Amino acid sequence: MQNNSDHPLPLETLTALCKRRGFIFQTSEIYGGLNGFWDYGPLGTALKNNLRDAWWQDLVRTPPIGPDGEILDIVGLDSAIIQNPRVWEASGHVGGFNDPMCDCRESKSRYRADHLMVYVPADKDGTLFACLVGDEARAEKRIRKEAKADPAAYTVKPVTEIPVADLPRVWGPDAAKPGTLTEPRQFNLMFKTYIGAASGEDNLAYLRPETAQGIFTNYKNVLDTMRVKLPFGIAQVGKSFRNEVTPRNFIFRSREFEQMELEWFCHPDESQKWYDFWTEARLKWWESIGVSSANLRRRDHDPDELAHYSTACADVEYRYGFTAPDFGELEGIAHRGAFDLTQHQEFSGTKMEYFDQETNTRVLPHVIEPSSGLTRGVLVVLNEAYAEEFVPKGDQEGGPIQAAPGQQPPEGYEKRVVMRFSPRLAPVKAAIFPLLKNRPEIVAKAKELYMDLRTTWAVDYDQTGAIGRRYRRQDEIGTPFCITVDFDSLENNTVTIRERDSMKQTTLPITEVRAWLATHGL
RNA sequence: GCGGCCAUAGCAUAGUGGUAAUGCACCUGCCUCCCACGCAGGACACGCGGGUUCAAUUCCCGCUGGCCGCUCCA
Repeated sequence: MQNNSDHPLPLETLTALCKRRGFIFQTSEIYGGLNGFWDYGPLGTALKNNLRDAWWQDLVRTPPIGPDGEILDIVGLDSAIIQNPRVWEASGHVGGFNDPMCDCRESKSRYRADHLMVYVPADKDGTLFACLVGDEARAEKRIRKEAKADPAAYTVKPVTEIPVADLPRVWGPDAAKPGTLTEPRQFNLMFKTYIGAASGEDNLAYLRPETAQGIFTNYKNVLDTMRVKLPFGIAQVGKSFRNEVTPRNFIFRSREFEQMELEWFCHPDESQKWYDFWTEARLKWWESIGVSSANLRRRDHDPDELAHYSTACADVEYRYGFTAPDFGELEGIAHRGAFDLTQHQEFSGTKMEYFDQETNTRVLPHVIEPSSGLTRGVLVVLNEAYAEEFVPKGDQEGGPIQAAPGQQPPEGYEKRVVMRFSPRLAPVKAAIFPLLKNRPEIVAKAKELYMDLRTTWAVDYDQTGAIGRRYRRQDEIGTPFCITVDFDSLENNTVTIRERDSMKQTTLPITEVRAWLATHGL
């Protein structure tokens, strides 16, 4: 593959193609856009839907066989984006993740306000000295040196209790002079909204920051209605919203994104087994849809980077063009233990225990959560598919030669841009061309084939321009097959199928086109 | 949220204090028996708002958006 550590694909190349060919646009572009939000065009929508459907097919309808050869039971769900705000109190999203932060204009450091203590002098005009919790010695040393005063004469308060008017007199921990700290700011990562016509704290609600909680809150409903037995899974695909501080890197970190999440409920004694199983299975799945293993890896989280809810977590990482030679997150497989069910049991008062009728025991299931970004997946699939090649010009013999992005072709060759989507994910599965548009019989026959194939597959019809130009257009949107109706079609009822990657052509009877496509991944 | 750089057609670029050019792509017609490069024609742009000026796409300020670095990323 060319999208490797030696030749990472520049993001601008990909975003330009996405815009040029109708995959992804900046949202509300005619109004100047909006940072962190993206719109999916006709082809991007098709690609995203195909990826979503592949996930659903492979996880809900035909999940992998379990570690002991058993058939897994996974059901689907689609919960509301706006839920009772208590859900987010229970999940920990309201309380724990909106720490006020303070910036230092001079040192460019950022501090959690609750970690920043301030020494306040008795003197109303004196300098206030700030320090990090645990680093008081440094502040006291500075007080003796700069203010020539006894630190014991100062009162110590968190920065959040310092009046804004006094901030100019506060000397930051890493600054060379006072007055460089900004006012503590809330970084609330959940979008707020208000239910009903009147807005006020009483009807405050949040846009969900993850789809997972909708699964936990419906866990009892599923248990009571679906005759599922432990272990089992609930899967959901949907939009989530996070007010990211810095949306960056195209659709990689956006404020509105789409998740594909599975919550796997299992007996606590078996949770490690299932954690290992799902971590393996998910890595394999990304390979199965055409992501090269060289650009994928598993990374286990260090204990100190684990989120509040998880006891273990592994990421499936991909080598994006903008992270290369490093990797970035694509999917996280978290061992959430009993955290969520415990929280919701406590906050809602609803019993979340599972009653095992075979052993007559009650248990609070543990949860393994493979959570992947659908929109990140789209970025991975785009990045992985993009290729530039050198193709011999004119009548010269030879197939395409792999090239690096941006490289100029040698004499006698021209550049070809091709998106090598797997047929399963390709937005357009096949394009049907009449060889010439000024021959009504050929055009009629091509249209007839198009009308037939479109009842089964997403296919294009194109009669504009030279045939070579039409091939290249389809190459750039990743259509795996082009089917051309020519003069032989009129004589022998045959067509020519041209394959995107090899550019090779096969002639076969029209009656066999469907079977041919079916054996080539469609 | 901070700092630096940047913003011209669908994409990539050029250029100017007196409203703009090129390549590719796109549309129409003709030509054409399989890989973008046959002919003729055509449509499409100076991110938004203020200021300076007789006149601003150009200079200044603000905003929005983009890239890079820092920060953040439950």
